[in-house]
Amino acid sequence: MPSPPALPADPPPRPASRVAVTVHDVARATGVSAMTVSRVLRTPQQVSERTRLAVQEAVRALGYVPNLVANGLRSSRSNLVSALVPTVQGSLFSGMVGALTEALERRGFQLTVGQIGYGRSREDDLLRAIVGRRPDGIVLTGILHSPESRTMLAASGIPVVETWDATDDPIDMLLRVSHDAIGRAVCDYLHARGKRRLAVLTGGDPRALRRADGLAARAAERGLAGPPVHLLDSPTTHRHGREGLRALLAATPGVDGVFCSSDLMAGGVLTEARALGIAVPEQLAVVGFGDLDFAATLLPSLTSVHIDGAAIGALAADMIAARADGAAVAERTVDIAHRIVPRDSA
Amino acid sequence: MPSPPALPADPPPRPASRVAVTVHDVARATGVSAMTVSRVLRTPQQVSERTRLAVQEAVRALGYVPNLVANGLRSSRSNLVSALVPTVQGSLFSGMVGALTEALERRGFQLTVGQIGYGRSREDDLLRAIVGRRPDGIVLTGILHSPESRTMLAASGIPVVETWDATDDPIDMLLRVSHDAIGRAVCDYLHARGKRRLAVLTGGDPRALRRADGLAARAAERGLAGPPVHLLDSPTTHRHGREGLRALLAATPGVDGVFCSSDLMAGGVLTEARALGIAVPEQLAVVGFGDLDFAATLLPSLTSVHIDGAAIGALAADMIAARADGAAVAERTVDIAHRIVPRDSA
DNA sequence: CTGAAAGCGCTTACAG
DNA sequence: CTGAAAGCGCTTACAG
Repeated sequence: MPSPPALPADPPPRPASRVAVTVHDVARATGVSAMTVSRVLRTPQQVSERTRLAVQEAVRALGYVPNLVANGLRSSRSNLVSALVPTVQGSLFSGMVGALTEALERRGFQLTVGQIGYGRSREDDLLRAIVGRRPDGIVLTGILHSPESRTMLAASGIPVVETWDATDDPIDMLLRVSHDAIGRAVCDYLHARGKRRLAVLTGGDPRALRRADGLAARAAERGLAGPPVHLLDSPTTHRHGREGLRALLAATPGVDGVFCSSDLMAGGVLTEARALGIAVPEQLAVVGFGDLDFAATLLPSLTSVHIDGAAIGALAADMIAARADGAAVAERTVDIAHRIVPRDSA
Repeated sequence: MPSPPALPADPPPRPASRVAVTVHDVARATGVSAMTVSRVLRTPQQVSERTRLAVQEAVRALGYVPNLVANGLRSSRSNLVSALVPTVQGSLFSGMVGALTEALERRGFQLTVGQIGYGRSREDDLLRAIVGRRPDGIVLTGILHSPESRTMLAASGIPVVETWDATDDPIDMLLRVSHDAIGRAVCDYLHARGKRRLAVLTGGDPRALRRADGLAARAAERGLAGPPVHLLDSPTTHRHGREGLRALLAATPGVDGVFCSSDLMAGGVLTEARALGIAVPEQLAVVGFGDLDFAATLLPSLTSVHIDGAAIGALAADMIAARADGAAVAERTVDIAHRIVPRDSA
């Protein structure tokens, strides 16, 4: 089946990587000083039209692209913001990343996205590499684990926004999501629909575990049996949902409501329920997390917990931009609401 | 339903962002020169143990994090690689990004991921921002449209790897994927299974359209009716699949095989077929693209086109690392194979 | 409106 | 094994 066309003849060798063009090259070509070139690029209204046009022409002719590294070193603003997410896979955070990218771009910042993974091993190294580039802001997804990382960030003086989690001791700014409250709300939601034998299928990331704990705590308050919690690897997939449901029912027959730590996994649970001939939601209610795009169009459609990632991204951009402009941020902790979107699966 | 706990009292104000610690601060604290501090950090074996320990202690005590911006300006290596993808959403490229991240990290490079969007408007600006930071390499997903961008990249002297597409005129290095060949292969695959009335549901990105063209060209060679091509927005979702199938069947009843431009959309087609009582694959064969994780566990499982994104990422990292070390890359164009993974849906 | 000088924080290249 | 000087490519701050 793999039949890519034959390799074409290699193109002619590429010219040896020439030394990049600098302000001085442009200045020399135009007969002005480097400063004037810099002004044409940054504050063109301060330069006479004649000079401006000549410089612009030389910039074009030489293909000059200003070195932002040098710029960032001299002026102490990098126009760079770094975001750290557990993983770009799974798209739970893509709404946030998209909104952040757009809001920052409008303000002249560039966003770089780093993947921190669900383990903690790379955290310190990655953070050192990021802090070393002196970004104008750092957006973290979740709370950092290592004290070293927290100290390094605090000492760097770089504005930091922690998101998607709750903590009593934020490094700097916080967009607060209470996973405990979400777990409790899901318990109440399922209880209100007559479900009494709840269970949790969850990946191992700390936020998902906190949701599981919240649900369990609330179940205990309501006098329900301690819900079984099935732990799976992160990031969770459709396969986890299928296998997880089978394992769950084998271990605990009679479960009538399950809270999944991702929509993808919840989709797998729906598929497995269909394969096993289990009626959803009558015999088994299913709740997902993330309210991703496909939740609404699955069959049955998936009840899921929605968190406004786009709002998180936009708020984080506001906070960082304000700080970069030297302004204070009045509300350094902002609560982000969640809501359960009721659909056919629960 | 939205009931986040009450706001906690704001934490004590953060210390005014102190000026960052530099080599000179460490040098002063230790009573050595800045050069010696630099050596302790980069080539510790060149420094006496006594000095080394003292400097390391000061580094720790002061929380010194070397400024990589200054480093990158002086030494002409940034240890930074930039990748551009249409979008991180949809996870088609997450295998590539993951492998790229890992392979580069092992070699001491940091990866930044930029989203170029499926439109072309941001391309030039984004590329200028990237080239301006003088990365040691740039990985592009797909072929750039604008001549300005291509000229700027070529003039920059930065190693460039174009991926996920085919072109006769690569900017520099190329990991070649032939979407035309994929479209043709899918046509042959469906034809071999007795399907004669084919159709395409596709997003508008250029590579997906090239696959549609390839399928159409092959269908014409085989004397099949010109397959209807239904065009949808990119990135395509589960919803697109459901709505697209309905529209397709309304416009062209009797279609017996459909090639979708993404697995997510193909999943939607499977769902809609179930809702409409259409037997898959007997009445309608469905082929996806990407062979994402969930393709194997859908019900019926999804036949899909697999491209080894992890191999693309690893190869791109090899090529860029070689160039950064001043080595030549012998094979500047490498073909990336595709294969159709046969499952129950077709 | 324009420019000469200095410096951002490092490391290269040289000298000892 | 260690350091003084110079410079990477810009822009700030000053002067005219």
